[in-house]
Amino acid sequence: MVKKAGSTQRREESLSRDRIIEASIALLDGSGERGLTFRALSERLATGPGAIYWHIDNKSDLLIAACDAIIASAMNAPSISAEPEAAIRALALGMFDAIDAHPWVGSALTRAPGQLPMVRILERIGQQVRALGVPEDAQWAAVSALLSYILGVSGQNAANAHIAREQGLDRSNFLDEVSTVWSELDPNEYPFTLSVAGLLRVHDDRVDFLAGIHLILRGIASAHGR
Amino acid sequence: MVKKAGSTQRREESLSRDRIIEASIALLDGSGERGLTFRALSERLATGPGAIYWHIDNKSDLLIAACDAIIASAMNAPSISAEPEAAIRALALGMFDAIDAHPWVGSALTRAPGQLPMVRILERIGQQVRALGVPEDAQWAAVSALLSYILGVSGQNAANAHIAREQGLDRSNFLDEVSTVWSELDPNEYPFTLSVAGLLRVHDDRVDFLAGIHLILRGIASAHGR
DNA sequence: ACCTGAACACCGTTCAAGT
DNA sequence: ACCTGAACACCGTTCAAGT
Repeated sequence: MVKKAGSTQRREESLSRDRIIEASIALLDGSGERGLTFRALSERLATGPGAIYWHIDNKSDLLIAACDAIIASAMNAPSISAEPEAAIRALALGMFDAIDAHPWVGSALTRAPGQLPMVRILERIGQQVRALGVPEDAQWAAVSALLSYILGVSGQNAANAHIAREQGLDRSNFLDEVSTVWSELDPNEYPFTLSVAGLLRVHDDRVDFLAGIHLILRGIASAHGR
Repeated sequence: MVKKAGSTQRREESLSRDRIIEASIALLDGSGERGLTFRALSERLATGPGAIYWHIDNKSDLLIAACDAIIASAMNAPSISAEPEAAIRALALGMFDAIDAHPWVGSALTRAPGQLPMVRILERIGQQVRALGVPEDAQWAAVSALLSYILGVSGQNAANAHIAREQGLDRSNFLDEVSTVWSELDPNEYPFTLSVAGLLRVHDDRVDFLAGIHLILRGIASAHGR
């Protein structure tokens, strides 16, 4: 478990990018995005804030690296299924669960377009869309629709978790509150919202998420071949 | 440029929630999310930071209110088309264009789940999904898929604009850079990403966005009736 | 009722100085 | 090469005091 040296062994490993990222994830998991500060980080690592800058460029770099660690492990789970639609569903669920466990990943992901974490997801989806037999010139549209949808849901989940934490509620209490507000809207102006206010209390995010994936896959299938 | 009085008429209106929101939008449009600070705001309004707190609760409240002003005007444009699919496309494009003009709206929206700005969008989509003849118990899935997708794209656009601004590039220079990085990825690990790297330079976000909407609408149609 | 502006408790980041 | 920690230039928010 030792990592660096200089002389011989020491109780704690010396500072390193990996150790910083690990500590960042712990902080983010423990207290959300607001929990990641250079002061908290340097305290946890028993060093000064300046030391961290020797290993990372800035806070944004740090957040992307932490995000990538989570995404990489979610995306590296080998897909059991050989059937592309099932593989896409599994992959999407893997993302959903990773973000459910680490809500801050949802917003970190959104803030790093084109960066490694997103490329990992893009690639996995892309390979399955190819396997699906989607013609080459339609692959990008299919993949980016799936990706945008996944990012959209991720961002919402992150925001829900963030607000719930801020208000000291758990997720279902928070949805209860939203549901109550919705059910008091003007029925002439907001008939649809009113009609789904009750659903908010009982719905299952994960099921809804899969339903959306299903809809997009169905659209892809109907657009090409069968 | 004088501001305050106490007696009769005055050149400028006195401070108000609306004036604060208006100034916030100007700040956000001009310098992005980082541009909205209570100091910049109070300078622009020729007052002290404390005065602003008389009219708004906190920064999050302010951001949601600014976001809502943009969304409200985008959603209040009456839809020309009576055909529900076309209306949904028009509505989605309205969102796309609003966020293109005010990129910060994309991330503000994501951070306010269940709040008024999102309810406005939800409602408009919901009414059209109903008009589409989707059975009642499938409406929520259809609407939330569309909404999540729109939010996902919005968030990405906001992030692209944010990063481009941060690096002093325009949007196409930024995409060029991403495209270059992607085209240097390992072909064994990232074959799909590599194959679409070139597309990034020439693609049209708006067209891609519509293609995604089209795919979801197609999925909805194929799932119900025809 | 509404505004002022100093003060508080934070931030991310830098940088001379140490080892 | 790597770490220290004080200092800088900011933040959002509060609150006594004013009108």
